Amino acid sequence: MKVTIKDIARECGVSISTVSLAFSDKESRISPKTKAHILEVARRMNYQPNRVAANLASKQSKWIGMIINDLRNTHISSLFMAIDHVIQTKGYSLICHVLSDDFANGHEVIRNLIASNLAGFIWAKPYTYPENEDSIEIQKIIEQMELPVAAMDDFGFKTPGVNVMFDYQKAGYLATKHLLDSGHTRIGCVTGPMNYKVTQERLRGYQEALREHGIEYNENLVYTGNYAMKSGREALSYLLGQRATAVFSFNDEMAFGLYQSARQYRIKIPEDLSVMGCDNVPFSNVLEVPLSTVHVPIDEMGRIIAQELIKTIEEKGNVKRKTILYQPKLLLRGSTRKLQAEA
Amino acid sequence: MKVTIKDIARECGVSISTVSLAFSDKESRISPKTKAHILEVARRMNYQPNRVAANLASKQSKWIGMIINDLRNTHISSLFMAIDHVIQTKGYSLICHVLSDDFANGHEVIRNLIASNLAGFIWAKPYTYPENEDSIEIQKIIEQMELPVAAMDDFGFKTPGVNVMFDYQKAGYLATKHLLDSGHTRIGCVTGPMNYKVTQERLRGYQEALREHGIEYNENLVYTGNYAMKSGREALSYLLGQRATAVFSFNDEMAFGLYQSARQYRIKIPEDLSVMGCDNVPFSNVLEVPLSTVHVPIDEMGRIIAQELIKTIEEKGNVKRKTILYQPKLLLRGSTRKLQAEA
DNA sequence: TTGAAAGCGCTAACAT
DNA sequence: ATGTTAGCGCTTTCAA
Repeated sequence: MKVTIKDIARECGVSISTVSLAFSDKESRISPKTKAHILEVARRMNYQPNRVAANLASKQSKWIGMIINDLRNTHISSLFMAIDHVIQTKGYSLICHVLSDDFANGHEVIRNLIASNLAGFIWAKPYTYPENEDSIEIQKIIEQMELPVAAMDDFGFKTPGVNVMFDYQKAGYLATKHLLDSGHTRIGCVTGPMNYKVTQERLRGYQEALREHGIEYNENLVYTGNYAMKSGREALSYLLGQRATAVFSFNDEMAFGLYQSARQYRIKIPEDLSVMGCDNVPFSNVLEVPLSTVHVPIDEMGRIIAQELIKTIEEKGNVKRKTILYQPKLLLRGSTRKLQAEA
Repeated sequence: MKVTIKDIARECGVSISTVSLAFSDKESRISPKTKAHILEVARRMNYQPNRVAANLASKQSKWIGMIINDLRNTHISSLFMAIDHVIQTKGYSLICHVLSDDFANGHEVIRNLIASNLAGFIWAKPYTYPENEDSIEIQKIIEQMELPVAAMDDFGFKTPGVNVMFDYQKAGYLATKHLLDSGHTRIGCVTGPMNYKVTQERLRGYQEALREHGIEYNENLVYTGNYAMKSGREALSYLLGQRATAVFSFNDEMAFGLYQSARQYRIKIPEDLSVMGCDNVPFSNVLEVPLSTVHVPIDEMGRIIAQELIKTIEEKGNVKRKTILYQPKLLLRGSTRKLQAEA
């Protein structure tokens, strides 16, 4: 049978509250001698404190719930690992599920999560339109529980916590501007799904840069992808058909797809086609022609989202919700070139 | 304030056990009318059942603990997702942490996990030598708790559960044999860390095939890698220096590194060098020269490990521990070629 | 410095 | 078909 606090108490000839106190880190009213003895007996009996009971009694838990999307992308798995690392270091545990874009099961899964008396919640799935009804209801429930929430993007949560944001519009702007400044005028782009907020933001940045350079936005140069490599492969021949001389890929992974397809068609990067990515996953820098891209500090963002959440949880006073905005940084490597004026 | 079962009971004018029963799926003694009313009121009041309390009272939980290693590798993140998918579908939750190879924090992290009254545990970290003392102690504790454990490999657990294994030795044997049968005699290999059991198994398979073909094992043809792409890049020039005409990479990721390096040195695959991988990650099949590899059914393995664990949890009777062994399948694509007899 | 006792929100006999 | 009651293992006043 499992050994409980009661067994320790009996064995030590003290009360259970004494044992409980001995384990808590609060300034000890327990005499050092008693405490040492209790700890020793507990070790000998292989006592495992029961977090569930502690949680129920104290109404405080060390569980942090999280939802995230498909991990088969270094960008996302890096985020997961950065978050997890902070959380486990601080003595919390991550209760985590991967939710697909269509939010299938989502309602059910999240309800199960928040039924677990969480200390906080991390919403690491991207914002999509139209807002899923399930997800709206869930957000309302979380709100009502006054659960601290850390979110990647602004989902409208009002409870204490943090929104960690990245300026994707500026990322799109900078990437496109660089290509424009290099003399390109027919700049294609490979987007993510259009119902992602982060996709629309990048697209707005792209349009903004074009406008600024007096170039009309041309829908034919926009290939709708899905952030997976395959999209990039498919996009290449299409965009070449549209006589693009440069392409802004909304993430690095699709840029790799462009590379692959390019090799197959004997299209040289950057001689025949300039390519810009976005994310800066580690792989980008090891290609034969290193990818120029926009750096997204995903590890840093993961660390901060976890740290801020834990800070919110542990600060007793009611803190106001925070927003932290990260700025893009252009990383120019070998995959783009200046276009010669065709005089 | 949070609404509890008591509030619902008061509101409905029934006892709390009636409410509890109304929520449980057991054949209902509760009249349909009462039940409907309770459910309706609960919905209206936005009642969230408290899993923690339920767990404490029933001594049954829906939490499954898991430890796994670095997710920034499609092979591992696929495993995670396959497991998670089954678990969330069956109404369980995954409490998961990534543990580094050196097991730093491991002891602490796992103790926190098992203090959470788990229904079961998934040990998805690879077996390493020498067995870490922490990890041995932890295994003893888990054993003593009679917690069902599903493990990737045989860690010596005796509690009900399952060991999901893959015959890596045969994988190494088949891959090497294929290269030998193609006329190669100087076959290099890029291994993983030598303290991984799965590394040693592949190496034994490699040696076995050589022996069978009467070729002496040559340590100089063995490059010790770490399963990351970079190892593959570094291995290429070394193995070429050893006049290898073929290389067996212990995983696909390092084979990609070989590809990269080869491109840089203008080494053609398979004309100048035959390459075999292991794992069959999705990426393998989209390279310009598709990678010949050994298929490891990681999704299937993930699904089965989760399903078997849940089966063990839900089967009341004491079931014996099971072992499921998956067999390798050679996937011959374009990256290997027959060596002409140099007559 | 320690012990007694109430109670966290729920389940599960056992009564009715 | 429904209610009563005694816990689950722990925390936390309050009293000694």
